[in-house]
Amino acid sequence: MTMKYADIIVDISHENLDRTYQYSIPVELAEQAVIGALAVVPFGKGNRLIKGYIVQVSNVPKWREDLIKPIYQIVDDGLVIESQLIQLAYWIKETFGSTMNDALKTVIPVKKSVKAKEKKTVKLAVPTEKASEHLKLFKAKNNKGRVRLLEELIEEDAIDYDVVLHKLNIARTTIQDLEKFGIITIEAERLYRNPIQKDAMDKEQVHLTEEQQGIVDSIIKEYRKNIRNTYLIHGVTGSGKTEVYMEIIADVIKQGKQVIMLIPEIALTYQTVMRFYKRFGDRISIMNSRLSQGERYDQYLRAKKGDIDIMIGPRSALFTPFSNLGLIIIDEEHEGTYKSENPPKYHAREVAIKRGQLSDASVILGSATPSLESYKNAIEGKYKLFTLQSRIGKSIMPKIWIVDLREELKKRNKSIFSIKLKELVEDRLRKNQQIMLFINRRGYAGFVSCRSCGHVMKCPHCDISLTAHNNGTLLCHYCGYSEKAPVKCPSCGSPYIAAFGTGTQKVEDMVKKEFPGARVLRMDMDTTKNKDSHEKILSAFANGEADILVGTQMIVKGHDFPMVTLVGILAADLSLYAADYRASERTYQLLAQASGRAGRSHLPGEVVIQSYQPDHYSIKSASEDDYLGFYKQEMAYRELLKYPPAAHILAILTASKDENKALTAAELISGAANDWTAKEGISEEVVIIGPAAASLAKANDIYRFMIYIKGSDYDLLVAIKDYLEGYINYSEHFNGCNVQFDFNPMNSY
DNA sequence: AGCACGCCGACT
DNA sequence: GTCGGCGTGCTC
Repeated sequence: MTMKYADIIVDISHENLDRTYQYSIPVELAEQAVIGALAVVPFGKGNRLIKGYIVQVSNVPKWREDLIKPIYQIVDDGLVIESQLIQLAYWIKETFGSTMNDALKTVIPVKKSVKAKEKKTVKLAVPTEKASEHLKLFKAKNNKGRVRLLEELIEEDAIDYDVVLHKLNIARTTIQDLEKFGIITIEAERLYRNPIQKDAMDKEQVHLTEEQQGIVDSIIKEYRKNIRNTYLIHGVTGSGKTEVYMEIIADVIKQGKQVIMLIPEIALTYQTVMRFYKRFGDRISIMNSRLSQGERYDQYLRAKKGDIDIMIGPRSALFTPFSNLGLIIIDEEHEGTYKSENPPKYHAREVAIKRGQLSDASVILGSATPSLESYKNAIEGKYKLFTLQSRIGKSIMPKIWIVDLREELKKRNKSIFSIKLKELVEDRLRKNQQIMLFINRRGYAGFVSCRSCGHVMKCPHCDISLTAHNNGTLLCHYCGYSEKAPVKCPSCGSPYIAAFGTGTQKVEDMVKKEFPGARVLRMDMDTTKNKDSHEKILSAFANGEADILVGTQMIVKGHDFPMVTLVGILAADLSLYAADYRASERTYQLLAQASGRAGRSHLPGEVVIQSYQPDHYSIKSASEDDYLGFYKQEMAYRELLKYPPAAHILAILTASKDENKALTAAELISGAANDWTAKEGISEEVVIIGPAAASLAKANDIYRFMIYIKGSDYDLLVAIKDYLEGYINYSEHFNGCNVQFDFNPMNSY
């Protein structure tokens, strides 16, 4: 048997040591030395024994073999949280195809950032007179370093540790000695910053509806019986999912367990946060992307020490080091932000379920418009499904109008507002009620459509919208198919066929022209660049400082606006033609959410959906609030074309500054994949598509090409990825070319 | 972080 | 000589 080696990350907090060291595994420890295990190893010249975690096992020595020391022993400490997180990292690496390094970095906070933010200061520990005596003594002995430091300290009385080290050029050992003598102290500033101040903690009185209580009861009942499960709560907007979460959370933490709750960043509004604060006080911690590294690390420590019970945050909150985790909640489970965009390209939903298994925790997924993946799992019994049918309180579902824009064109109405919408807007302005106008900007990637009949140019092979290129051709970004841009519509012959897209700015101008008296607010990428502008615009609107709010997808989430009684969706089908197989699903979600904004109080709401394709099933089912109907149609489509969740897709991206390199790399990969599947006799089970230029074919002067591999067996795709990874490492054609793998991608490339 | 090594001026 | 103070470099 060959010798086995373990990569070990040592348990000393210092940036110089923030890497792995390789040790050999003695035969008698072979069984215990697995990834995540806590090992004791001899370290440094004195071979002092220190602890470290095994993060990788291999049989290749990466170092001069005679210099590799053996592991001293393995500590059996299966419950230690680091061990679990490292196992999780390994699973992420295997499942989503990344390096172990990348996986570890996402799971465990970078140690060097800790160092940078841990503000240490050096102070005198004795009165100044006493210090002066010491100073004289050191001067007499000609201890230059000590003299320099003491002189400065008598002047300043507190100096930053880094300044002492680098500006004053004092050796660490000198500082340590003086500390040992008791002349100075080193104070580490470790005050835990709580990102949000707590207000009065009056406990919110909760009244659950029968529906809500039913869900709470059955989940709690199972939990108390020590049954761990994955649940999907399908609840329409306004049905009170948050109350359900809070009740279950309260019960879980009562049992001494901790809870992680994931929220899409955009929904992390002040309103939501305050509700949780009021209920749970400061046993809660909120993570968001605006926190500094220092604040993040504080949270990490607080969680580890057991000072908090609940962590709320975006997908990275999933790795909170709770040692007694009981429950993970993912709110708005269908959101694209749960899929990581850089390696490891993991999906928080899958990782949550895995962490649940490792930590013995249940998982609750919640959404008004569940992802097809989750709903499929729920129908197949892998998740337990609960439904919340009715809105709570006095609000009722809004009345929904669908307007056929082709008819408007026939009526010579070339404005972006249909007659119906104009009528209703004027009505609301008269009544002093508020209006939201929603522009569907997603998928504005230059698809080509006919303004007369709504026909959209699609790829004959992939059924994905073709994208217009400036050289007058249309391109499919899945398979590379291309054709010339048409001058007239192939379906109805109309000359009104062109690339589509309306900006928010343009819409705002038109609104102002059409309704001169109205006060208009705009919210999009441009107006929300500043730190709190997102929140500011929303609260200005909530305070009634404007009549009409114009914006993109970002206006449809989070806030409740009781005075909004009309929602206009200007071009509902824009997102239908994104060059992406998830286009219909996204459209349904956007429409459902947008209509959910109307009539959130006692005032009845109305929604106008303007579309060139009013008969499309995702628009129809959204207007009828018929999720199941949508699901069935969309699932049939995915089955037919073998898109997830009916099958799986492995997307491979090659990127290089050299266009040729990127293309050859893509061709080589596709060739290698073909050869390998043929050799293994599995070529029937997968479809290899491409290479094709990515839809963002050239980003920052880097050329990008895509290959897609479809197959119904996920493990098979992982096997292909493993093979290709080896192939890429082995071949020199991939120097200067970056290759990334993405399983079941959420966004198109 | 912790430890050793090598360099330097000062002192038994 | 050699000892204590100081700076640097390395840890599988």
